Amino acid sequence: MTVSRVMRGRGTVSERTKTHVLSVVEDMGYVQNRLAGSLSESRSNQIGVIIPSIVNAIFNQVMAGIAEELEKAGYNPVIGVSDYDMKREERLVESMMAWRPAGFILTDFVHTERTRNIMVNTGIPVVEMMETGGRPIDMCVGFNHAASARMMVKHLYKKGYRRFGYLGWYDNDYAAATRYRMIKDYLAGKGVPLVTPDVFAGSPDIPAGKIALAQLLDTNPEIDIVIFSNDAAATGGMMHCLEEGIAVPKQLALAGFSGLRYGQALPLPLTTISFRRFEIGRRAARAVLNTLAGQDVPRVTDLGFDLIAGATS
Amino acid sequence: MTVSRVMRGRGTVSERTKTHVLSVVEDMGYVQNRLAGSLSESRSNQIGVIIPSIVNAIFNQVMAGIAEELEKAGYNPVIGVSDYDMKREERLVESMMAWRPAGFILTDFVHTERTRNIMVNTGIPVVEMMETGGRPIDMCVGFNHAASARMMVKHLYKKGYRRFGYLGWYDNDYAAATRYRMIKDYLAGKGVPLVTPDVFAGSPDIPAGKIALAQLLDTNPEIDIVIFSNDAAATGGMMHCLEEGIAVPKQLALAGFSGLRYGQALPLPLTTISFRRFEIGRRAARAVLNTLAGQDVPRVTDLGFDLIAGATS
DNA sequence: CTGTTAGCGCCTTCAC
DNA sequence: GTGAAGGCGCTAACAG
Repeated sequence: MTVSRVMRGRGTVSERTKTHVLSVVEDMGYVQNRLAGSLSESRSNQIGVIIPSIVNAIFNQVMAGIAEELEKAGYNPVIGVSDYDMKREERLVESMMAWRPAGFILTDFVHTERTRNIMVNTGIPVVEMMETGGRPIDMCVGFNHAASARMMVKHLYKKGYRRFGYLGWYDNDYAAATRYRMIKDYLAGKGVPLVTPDVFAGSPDIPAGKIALAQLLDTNPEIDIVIFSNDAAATGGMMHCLEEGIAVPKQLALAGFSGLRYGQALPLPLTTISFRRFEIGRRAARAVLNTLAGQDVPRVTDLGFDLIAGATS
Repeated sequence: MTVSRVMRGRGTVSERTKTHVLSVVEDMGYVQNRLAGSLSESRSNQIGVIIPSIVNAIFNQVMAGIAEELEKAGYNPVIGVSDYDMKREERLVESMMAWRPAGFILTDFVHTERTRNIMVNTGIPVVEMMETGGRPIDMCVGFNHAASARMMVKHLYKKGYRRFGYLGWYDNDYAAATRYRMIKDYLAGKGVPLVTPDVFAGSPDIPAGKIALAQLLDTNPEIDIVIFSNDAAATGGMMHCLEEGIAVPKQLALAGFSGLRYGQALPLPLTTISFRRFEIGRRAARAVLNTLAGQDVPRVTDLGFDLIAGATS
């Protein structure tokens, strides 16, 4: 019991015993057993975090924000990767729940019924991050994807583009699907056609974008602007143009989404939507922590986005 | 006890009680408490994994390999990010140890004395991944960095390049530092100069590579080949050349390291060293799992590397 | 096939 | 300022 008090810096222990305890601890390489501690206190310092992809630069940066903020408060993230699969997410949530995390951070609003039930029943703080255009289980932090897509397509329409192509990877990426729908509807309202190949599987990375653009132009040479569902794919598109000598934006304009740094390091800075990836992570973490600390946290935290006009359109 | 048996599928329970238990479990949304389980069994199904960076694409892919393999065996990775800081790694190791993981996966061979002690004393399986050119605490999986750097510089030297530049980010990245040293020594042996600015801080990403190359050429216009410490930075270098109209490889040749897919999607495929990132993760995980299963695992697993000749040199 | 006992290592509570 | 008792939820081992 005295050791426990020393290790946690709680309660009163004489200076003499304290130093003695610490020296013995050092000598024998004793490390507290948090399994027993958490079991006894019936609470842990772990926060479950579920992201859809680990290879995606966006979620890396969001994760970095989460990790930083949790660490400051003495909490640890336990990370699960759902691969954009609701069923997989459910399994992850279940297995994480067995470790009695103090809170949860999920991505987007789309979950299985069971996942939702678990979250509601356990009553621990839950943040759904990235999207704000929906009803959160508990809290959400992010920005409005539909509004961002609308701003982009409106911007491009006003610049005079009328032959749109869209290259999207949003098989189970609901936020991306939302953005696509917004763009499609906006253009439909203007009577402007939008050429979209079937949704792509796999990761929307640079090589994928390069190949996809080549194929799209092969069958639809009339297109004068292509919107990609993210910056990585758009960068791949740019590579295709550089390789084939296609003049950007004169002959073909390009637009991405997410505002990654490397999109701005292209020979022409990419037209894109930028949002506060790192800050979303930090705020999501803080929302959980503040709730645990008994503070009132707003259900919705909208961090907004910016249109980067770029030079590729 | 009967419930425990049903939940774990161990021991013998009648079909009748089994279905009954399961239905009640479903009804009340019961989730096992692994804290208590692991405490009781005094072993857990968690494997501590420490990587130096989460934003780096290489470690993403290594992590993906680890996660895949662990999951198949019913184990979970608990991830810590050291930021290339030994002291931070030590703190992560300590706090992870408190959760009594069944095994550990670290990166590279450079750790604090205390980290090493903890690993040795607890006696759980430990894999150091990425590098094989050294003495592992327990086991290691990866490839020989020095040999890979030697192959690259030899290849470039034989192609006739004689005015070398090197742009490296290896502040605390010991594997990268090893590669740099190899290159420097090789060229020194040939009496060929190597221009290297001070080591850069920050991430070796695409924008960083672009800026660094611009600066290097500014002060050293005579250089005809630049080796970057990774593909991301080399890609940034390529961006600079595209933007400035520098003819690659005629006027300036470029080489990277790691063999990322997007380096091969550039207008000219990048000259680089490729290694089995995903496989390193899988094998590291399997080394831990096999050791836990009581099998004999070789101390060193060398997965090799390949020189990709590319078109940028 | 099912139940009982004891204990994993810690922390809360209460004595001293 | 320190220690003893009891319990967190589970499982190994044994009893029936």
